[in-house]
Amino acid sequence: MAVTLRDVARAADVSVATASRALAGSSLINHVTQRHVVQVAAALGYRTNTFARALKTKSSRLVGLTVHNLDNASFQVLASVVQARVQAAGYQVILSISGDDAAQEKEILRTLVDHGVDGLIAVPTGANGAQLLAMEHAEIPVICAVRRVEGASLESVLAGDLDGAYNGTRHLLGLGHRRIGLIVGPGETTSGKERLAGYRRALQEAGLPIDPALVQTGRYLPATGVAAANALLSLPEPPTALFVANHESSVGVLRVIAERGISVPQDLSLLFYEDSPWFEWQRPAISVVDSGAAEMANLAVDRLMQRLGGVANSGREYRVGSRLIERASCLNLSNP
Amino acid sequence: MAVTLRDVARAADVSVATASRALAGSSLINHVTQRHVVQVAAALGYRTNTFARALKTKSSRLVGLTVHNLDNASFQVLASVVQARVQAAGYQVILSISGDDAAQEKEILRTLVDHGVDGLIAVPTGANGAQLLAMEHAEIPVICAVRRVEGASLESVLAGDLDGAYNGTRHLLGLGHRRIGLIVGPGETTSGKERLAGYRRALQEAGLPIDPALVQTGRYLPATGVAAANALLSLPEPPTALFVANHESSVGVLRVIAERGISVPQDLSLLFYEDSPWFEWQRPAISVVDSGAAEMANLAVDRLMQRLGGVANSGREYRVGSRLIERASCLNLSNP
DNA sequence: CTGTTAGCGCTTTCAC
DNA sequence: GTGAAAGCGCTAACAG
Repeated sequence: MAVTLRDVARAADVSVATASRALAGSSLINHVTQRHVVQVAAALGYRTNTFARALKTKSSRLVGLTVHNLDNASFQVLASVVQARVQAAGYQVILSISGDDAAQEKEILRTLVDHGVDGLIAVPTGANGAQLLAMEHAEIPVICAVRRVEGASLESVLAGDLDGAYNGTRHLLGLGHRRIGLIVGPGETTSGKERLAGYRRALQEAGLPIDPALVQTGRYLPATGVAAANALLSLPEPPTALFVANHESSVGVLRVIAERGISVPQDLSLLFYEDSPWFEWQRPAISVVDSGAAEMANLAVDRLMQRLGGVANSGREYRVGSRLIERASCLNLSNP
Repeated sequence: MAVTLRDVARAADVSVATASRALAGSSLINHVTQRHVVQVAAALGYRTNTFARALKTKSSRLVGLTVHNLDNASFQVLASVVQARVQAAGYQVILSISGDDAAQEKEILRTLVDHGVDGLIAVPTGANGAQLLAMEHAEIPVICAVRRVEGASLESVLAGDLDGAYNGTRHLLGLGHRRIGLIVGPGETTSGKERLAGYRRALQEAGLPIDPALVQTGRYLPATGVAAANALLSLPEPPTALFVANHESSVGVLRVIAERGISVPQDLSLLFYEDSPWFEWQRPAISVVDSGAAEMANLAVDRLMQRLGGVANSGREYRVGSRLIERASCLNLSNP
């Protein structure tokens, strides 16, 4: 059997309570006693029993993290960053993958609560707002990341998608492009909606008409990129630039371009969304609107730690600004 | 406060002990009572308190998972598969990222034990064998995945790297290639060592000399691919095929090829190692030796579940055979 | 500042 | 079959 607090107390010749206080770093304790107990505990190799503590305090030092998958670069970054930061703060993360499925998410949340997570960082499906709110009610802070839950007053850390798409489009516009193809996610998703809106706004501000044929909407899949790029490039008057604001479809777009023997940026300019190591290493290196996954992750952890420290739910939405990273895939039409 | 076993017992008009037995599905209990209790519990929305249970039983229904990072495709797959399977079996996974750092791993293992994980699937750094063995001693089954710990009798699920590299090289040989460049990981790593051995064996069996200039060793990084590919392609008599058995360096190789304007497979054949969605979508689609990350993950979970079910440590090493996936990046020199 | 004490909610002997 | 009761190891009043 492992060494318990009792053993430490006995060895240090104090009561269990004192030992507990010493180890917890309570303020009401003699410094000398404290040092002594800590020393004895270390010598004995004492490790506090997390179950007993949790049973008493209702705090597990566990933090839940749910993401849709680990294929998406942003979610990978989110998982890595959250794991590292949370661990550094003395917590552990329970990772769950929802598959963007509401039913699975429901079950996951339930289990996470069973395991007494102290807090949760979630990329929500959007369908389980009530349950998430119930967690908040049960004093378990919830921070939404990347996606938000409509109508629930949960703290959310989101990307600046509207501005990102707006700035990306303006970049292309500034380079002299007038026909800009957009490949974007479904209109039901926040990011799909916002990125489309950003694109439109930039075009409208430039006094350009919005040609519906230039906008391709589709699921977050490589195949979407294939279909969309083919459709766009087969247009009677094809675009001079493609703004691929649907990250998962990027790889499909790349394939179509290779298959058609199109050279970038001479024949076609390319601007992607959400950076990935692959984009930088591609030749030509691909310019992107970086949505700041690492920054979102960090901010989400910051918020969670605040909340864990007793700060009340602000119900507020935080936005991490996107950033344009110019590489070599966009041609300047103005001064060739 | 949540509803406890006591509440259920009271509502069902039985003792706490009976309620516990009913919910645990104990054999010595009246079927009728059992059904009744289960019903009442469900009606009350009872959820068993995992801390109290764990305090009593020493079992947390938590499984630890440590990987080096989440950038590597194999580790992503490992994490996804383990998470899904373990969850389906009624456990949760605590994810930890070691950064392939021995000190960090040490701390992680300690914390995982503190949290009372029932088992562990680890991609070990190789340096903490004693600690891992201590976990086994403490009845916590440990399954090593992808990497092994030298000299520790831990169950390990590994890739068939020697055979994989051997078969990959033979494939190229069969296509008529005689000068095959190899880009591989450091000789200190098991996979680096084994893949090199497989390459050599295939060459030797074919009665071909091993030209040291054709073998490029380096760390698992994109930059390795850049340096190695440049070195190989600048040779007076450059190779006709590149076998990139250092996954992380693949992207660097791709870049060099694009920069040099080399066309694949006409000018150069390409064979990569460890599949990634990117390889399939690349044009030409890249042939790979797939090391079977998903299969390793599944096997590791299978083994862990067995062990959790009481099966003793076999101390055995399991190998998942690699598989050659032919796509379009290797030219047949024999009948052009 | 320190010790005594009462549980947290559950499982599990041990009687009946 | 079922119930009573004894803790698992810890924290947090409450006294002193």
